[in-house]
Amino acid sequence: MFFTIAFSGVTNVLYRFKKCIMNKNLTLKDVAAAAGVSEMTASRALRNVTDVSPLTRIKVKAAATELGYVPNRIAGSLASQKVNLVGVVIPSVKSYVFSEVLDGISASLNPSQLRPVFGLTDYNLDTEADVIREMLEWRPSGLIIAGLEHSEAAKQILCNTNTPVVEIMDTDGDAIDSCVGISHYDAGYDMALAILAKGHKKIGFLGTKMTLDFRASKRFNGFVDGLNTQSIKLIDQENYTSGSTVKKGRQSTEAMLARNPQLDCIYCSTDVIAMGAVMHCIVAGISIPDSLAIAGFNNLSMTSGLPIELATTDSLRFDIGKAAADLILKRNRPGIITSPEKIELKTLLNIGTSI
Amino acid sequence: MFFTIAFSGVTNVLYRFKKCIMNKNLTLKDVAAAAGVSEMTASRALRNVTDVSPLTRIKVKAAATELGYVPNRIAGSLASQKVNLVGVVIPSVKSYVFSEVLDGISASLNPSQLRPVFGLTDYNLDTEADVIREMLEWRPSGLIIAGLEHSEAAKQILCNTNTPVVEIMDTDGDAIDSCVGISHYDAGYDMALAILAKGHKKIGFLGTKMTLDFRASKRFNGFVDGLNTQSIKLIDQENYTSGSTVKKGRQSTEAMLARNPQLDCIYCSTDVIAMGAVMHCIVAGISIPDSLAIAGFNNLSMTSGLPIELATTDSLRFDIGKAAADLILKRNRPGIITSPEKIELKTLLNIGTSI
DNA sequence: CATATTTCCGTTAGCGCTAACGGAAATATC
DNA sequence: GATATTTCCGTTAGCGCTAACGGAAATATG
Repeated sequence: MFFTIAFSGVTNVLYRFKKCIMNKNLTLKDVAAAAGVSEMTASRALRNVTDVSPLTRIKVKAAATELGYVPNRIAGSLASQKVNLVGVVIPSVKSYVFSEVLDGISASLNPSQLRPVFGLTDYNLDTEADVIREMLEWRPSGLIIAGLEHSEAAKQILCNTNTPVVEIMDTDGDAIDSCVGISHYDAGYDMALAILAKGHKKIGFLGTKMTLDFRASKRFNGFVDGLNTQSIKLIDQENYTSGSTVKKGRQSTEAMLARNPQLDCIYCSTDVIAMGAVMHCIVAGISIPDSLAIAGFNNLSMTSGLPIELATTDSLRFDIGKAAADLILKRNRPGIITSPEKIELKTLLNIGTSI
Repeated sequence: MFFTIAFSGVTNVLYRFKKCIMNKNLTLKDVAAAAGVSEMTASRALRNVTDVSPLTRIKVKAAATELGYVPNRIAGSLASQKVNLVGVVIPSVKSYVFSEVLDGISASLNPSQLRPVFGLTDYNLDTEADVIREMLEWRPSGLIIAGLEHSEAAKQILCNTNTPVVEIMDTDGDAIDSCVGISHYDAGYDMALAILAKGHKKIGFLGTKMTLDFRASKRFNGFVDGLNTQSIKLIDQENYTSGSTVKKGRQSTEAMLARNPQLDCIYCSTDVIAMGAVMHCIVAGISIPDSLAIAGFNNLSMTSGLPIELATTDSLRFDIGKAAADLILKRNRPGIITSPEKIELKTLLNIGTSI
């Protein structure tokens, strides 16, 4: 610990040197001793809590910085029975979908004391249950979980916990506690109507294996029902098992057109796939939307820049993240008890120039 | 707690009901009492630790599941002085770059007890210092941080901690502790040579504001030095302050070509921008690589599917994440003391069909 | 000047769990 | 059958911090 003081504020080389010295683990007791006060006073001073004179507070803080004291939140949280973490459980960070959700959550939580902690489920309900269980072991101030579908084990844990739970993305179903999202069924339905309004009739669908992605499945159902209002049936449908990539979209589009040359529109379960469809059209010299109309979902930023403006539904990911985190914050206001809320945001359909 | 038992295993509606009942917070004491053993025996049984008879273990586990007991890791970690978390500090999840790093980290940590926890810095060194500080307050088993450049405050904290630190992505510079990455300077240099080998001479550069992205800056320096081996100078250079998007790449390419119609090659600091450049060429009817060569960096999956195969450098993100996590695991093997390591992975340059 | 109030700080007692030790009972060893 | 060994479990004593209370000193109030 004395080494720490002696070496502070020097060059990289010496910094690195310090790693070799086994530092004594500094505790509040050390800071209190250095400042000549009790542990409790030191604790209050560092947490900016009341009942400390300005002078003592300065002395304690000076001692803490000089020693290089880093408070131990494990101990602090156990003593105060408060954990400033919010667990966020999402399927993946690769789908380009959840980054904006995380942004929204961060935007809401940043000004507060609460901090998000992410867990990935890889679209696997058993993994999800494990992640949820592990997160609850840390007794977080809240839990935000993507989707309404969970394993029985996960549901049981979630229902037994006192931690506020907010399920996000989707409102088509029953929530355990609170819920913020959009209706994916409606999104599919509305897109079907928009496509029909443009006069397309020979329509195909391209998406992931439905069992893996419940929300894509709901969009599909809405889409089919939408087409049905004018007695239009899907001509073709492909559900790939792999992840959604641009390449997959391009290949699948080519294959589908080979099977059904008469197709005049393809609805893709996500913009990433739609992007691949656009790529195929560029390569094959197919004009969009005259020869083939293409529609996607999510309104991903990466599609902005394409030769055409993609028809898509904005899934309001930032707003959903923000609203979910706001609910957690509301629940954590001391003394105030709030009841579960279900917030359904209204999606925006952007016709673009591709249908 | 009795309610919990009575209600377990029923429908959603009743599940939701339970949220309204204020559960007593279950502790190990409750489980021990229910199983008729001491707290210590219950603890051992649940942790699958030795010194428990098979029968007692079953009894304790049964009691725990029946009660719906969720262990309190805060208390457990404090008592055992072990925290099974690894902090991962990255700039952003929006850049499409770090998701594979996270995958690599997960792949390495998943079989172990350790779990990754992510923190975002938004390419801001002050934010980074805050995130690092907050993470260390949880006394994690390791810290993985993107980049070698940090604020003085951050460096000091990192040097004073006993937590193993692995800096990733970049090896061009001094590491605080261990380090896994690639040489971005070399990546830029090698791409310059590859471009020159293809006979391009009128070359432009397109990238983010360098002060925000140190690694892009190193690639740039390497690229300039590489061109210099044949006394070629950059014709044009644009450093935008906004984030890297496809749209930005398309707009900037158009602007750069308007300024310098004689350009025959553009090197982009990331594939996202290169993708925008490709889009502009498609729209403007510019043939790649005959009229304009385009090169990027990272080897992002989203470029696979473009009409041309983009020249790019694979930044080996998965491998970096995996190797970094492996180092943390190695450090955490009890009794074994390892010294800092610097692992420089060799990048793979993919010429593609775009230069 | 006596009393009420405020300011500031320390003491006590945990938070829920586990490391370390010790000891009784069951089993093995000769 | 006496001793050594193993198996299994409980007791004790914290981990590092903070809530809650109490009390002395400083200040305000009549």
